[in-house]
Amino acid sequence: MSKKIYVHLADDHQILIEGIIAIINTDEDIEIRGYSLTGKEVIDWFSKKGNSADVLILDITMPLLDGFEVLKYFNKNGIRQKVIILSSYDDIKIVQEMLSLGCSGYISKKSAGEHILEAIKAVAGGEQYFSSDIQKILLKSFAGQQVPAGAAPNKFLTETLTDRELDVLKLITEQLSSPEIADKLSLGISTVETHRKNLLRKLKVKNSVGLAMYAVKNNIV
Amino acid sequence: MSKKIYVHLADDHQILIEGIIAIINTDEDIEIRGYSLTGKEVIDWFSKKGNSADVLILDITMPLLDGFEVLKYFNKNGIRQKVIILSSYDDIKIVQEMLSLGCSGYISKKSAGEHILEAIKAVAGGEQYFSSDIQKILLKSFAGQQVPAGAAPNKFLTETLTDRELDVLKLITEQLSSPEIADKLSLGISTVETHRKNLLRKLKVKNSVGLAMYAVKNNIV
DNA sequence: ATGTTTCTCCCTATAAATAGGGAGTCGTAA
DNA sequence: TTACGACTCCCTATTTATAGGGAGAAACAT
Repeated sequence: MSKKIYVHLADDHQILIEGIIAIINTDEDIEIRGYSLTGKEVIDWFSKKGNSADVLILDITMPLLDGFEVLKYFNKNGIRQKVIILSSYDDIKIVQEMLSLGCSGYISKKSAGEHILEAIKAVAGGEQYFSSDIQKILLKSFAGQQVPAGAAPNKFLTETLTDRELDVLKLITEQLSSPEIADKLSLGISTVETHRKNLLRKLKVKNSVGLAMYAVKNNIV
Repeated sequence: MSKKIYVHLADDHQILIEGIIAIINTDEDIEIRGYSLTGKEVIDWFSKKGNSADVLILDITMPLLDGFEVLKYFNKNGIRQKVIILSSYDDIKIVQEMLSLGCSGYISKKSAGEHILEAIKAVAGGEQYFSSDIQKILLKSFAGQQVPAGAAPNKFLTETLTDRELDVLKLITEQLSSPEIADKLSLGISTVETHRKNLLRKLKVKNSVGLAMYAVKNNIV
């Protein structure tokens, strides 16, 4: 009856891939069109002529390139791909960042399998889909944003990190000191310390340990 | 032909559970006997009269009680349950800790689904099973342990942390400084710094960030 | 063209962390 | 009883990190 929906899967856990394939195969309207185990594979697959999918189901944690980078790549290259994030992270910052990068859905790995099918159909039909736990988080974040009347907060995200800040943050998690980071990135020590200060402020943490914890929780490392 | 192997699954990601069920259902020799979404459910299930399984497939990251705690509970109560750890962690310290807690197998979520079936059969037959990437890690750790002839290293784990050191480590991950930790634990600052020094030495990390990363990876926080 | 962000670097100062060392108490296990 | 580990605290010294501030150059968008 309805046209088939083509799906591409991306997750570094092959067991999960196989499981989702098994779940999707129970639905006649949806068909798998390949899968990828790393972010780089995703980009390679979509770059190859003839390869396409109505919906990409994308994990965040992946080697080589993570989910963030994949979406950034799509945006940078003008690729309008419908993407559902499938993640175990329910951090509001991550969900918001993914939304700002243009994903059409976000479902938690805690969800039941049928929700994947629902999500695929909704997103393929041009709607958005969020699993119930993600919906709660989003609602809570909106509720918490009780802005004083008159203010005009037009940014959806909390402050985003710049590329350079991410470079520094990654090296911090590798236990490098500021002088060492400066050396590695060929920067002045002052510059690295400036990035550190901005990271502390943006992420609202107290010290380098807080930065590391943030990086781990948000899978930047 | 052969007797059926009964399996219980434990993972907080329902999608993964459903996927593994689908994979296992392709094998006639293996049958699922229930699943759990938290560590507490696992313990409750095995405590209930009549419930048993030849093999428990156990995730590490779970709410309420994690995989470590489940194994500790089994050991404390004299329950000899064959357990296969199914985890996305490939940290040698975690693998070793799980082994020391008596698990019979350890497979990475990166593995292919057929390896789960192999693992279940091997472990049910009294053998051990490790997926190839875990095998590599174990071999490397053994190779690194080139102990001078004559030495008698009878501990399997790397140096263990004392209670006090764990107290300090936890507070470090909460972004407290040494003076703040000293205040919270009613200790002298010197004492806290001594614990810090010993932590850095024992865990072979460079700085507080390394301590935090260790704590996260090993589920201390 | 003008504003905004990013990236770069500098200054001053204080607080904290790291790196060595030593040393005393207390309990427990050999 | 003695030895060992855990826990406590102190000393000296150097290196990093944190906390303010400012400021110029380049890229980008409105």
